[in-house]
Amino acid sequence: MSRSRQDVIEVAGRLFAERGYHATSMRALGRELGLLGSSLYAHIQSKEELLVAVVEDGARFFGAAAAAAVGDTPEAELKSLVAGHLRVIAEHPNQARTFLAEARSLDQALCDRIIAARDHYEEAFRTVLRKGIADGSFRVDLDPKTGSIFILSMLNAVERWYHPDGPMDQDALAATLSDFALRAMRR
Amino acid sequence: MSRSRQDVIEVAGRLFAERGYHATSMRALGRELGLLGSSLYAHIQSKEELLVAVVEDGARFFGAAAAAAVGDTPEAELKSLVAGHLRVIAEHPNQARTFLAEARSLDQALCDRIIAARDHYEEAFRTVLRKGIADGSFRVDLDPKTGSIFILSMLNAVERWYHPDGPMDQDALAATLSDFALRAMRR
DNA sequence: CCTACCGATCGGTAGG
DNA sequence: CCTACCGATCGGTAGG
Repeated sequence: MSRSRQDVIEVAGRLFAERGYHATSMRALGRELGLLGSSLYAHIQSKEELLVAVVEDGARFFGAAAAAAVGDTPEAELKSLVAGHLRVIAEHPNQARTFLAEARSLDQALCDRIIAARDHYEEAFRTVLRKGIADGSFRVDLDPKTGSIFILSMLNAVERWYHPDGPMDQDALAATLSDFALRAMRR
Repeated sequence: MSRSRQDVIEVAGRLFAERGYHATSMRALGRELGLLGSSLYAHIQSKEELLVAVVEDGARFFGAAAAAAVGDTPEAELKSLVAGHLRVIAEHPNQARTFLAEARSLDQALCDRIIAARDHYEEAFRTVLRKGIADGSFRVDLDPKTGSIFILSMLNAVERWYHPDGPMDQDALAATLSDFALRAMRR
């Protein structure tokens, strides 16, 4: 049963998300794929390369979600951003979680790039808050930077408590969270 | 320069918070204290015992903060809970961060106890939200469980972005965050 | 992708 | 608290 590089990255993402990067050994990763730890090096050059691949997948998914967000009004656009974020978490939980939690396990230069990617993503939220302040729909006395951090804090925590098979489906969560944020932002 | 058990736990908390439990070796911890890794075992029995001690400190600090929160109204009590949480983060950042982030590095039984402690803390937030719903100050259409998760998500993320020497001091952050939460909760 | 390793490092111990 | 270790495991390599 031959494995592709993509298979390796996929399973690595799952283990990094479940146990963390440092707690995942190459032998454990190999076992999960039905091969030896040393055999993984036919597909990759180093363990860190795996983390980079998973984290960059996460960065791409969030980046694409931000770029795809649309709305006629700042309120609608913020709702779209929130829904997009939750979709990434639902569809790519391992990459999302690793992107959000394991950057510090990368060396300085790579870690900086991830932080830059997260900042770029956060900028989409800041921008929509700024638009809402400018057009009078959002209040003036909360700066967009702080507001976007609050909203992203709630979004980023979702993967730690939310179970899609619970009482709230994904759309209901998106609506509840957007509503919470919008009530706090409206003037 | 002799070191006490408390010194060891203190510095371990700092390294666990900075690098994570698995990324902290006993030799690195010893170096930080001016001794060899093996010498640490004069003060402790195992590495995991250190994590338990740090995490339990965190649990105690948050538990005490919840117990100390007071307020004439649900609004005031929620503000007090928020301020207390931020005080714990400010005064005991390493224990707070390790308590919030490194529970999964503990074995099952200990991890369960930490999750129970976190749930007990969260219960203080659920209770005040329930009181506010009961007395008509908070809205009925957001259940206390979800509301408390949203508020705690914002609080728990604080240590990842907030710098007390920045433009917002601790009281300003408490006021801003409480205000955000209360606007979202009021009916 | 396996066999057979490598040096480094891990948490931890015995004895002083 | 150090010296001198232990077995286990780590990420990784050479050669097939």
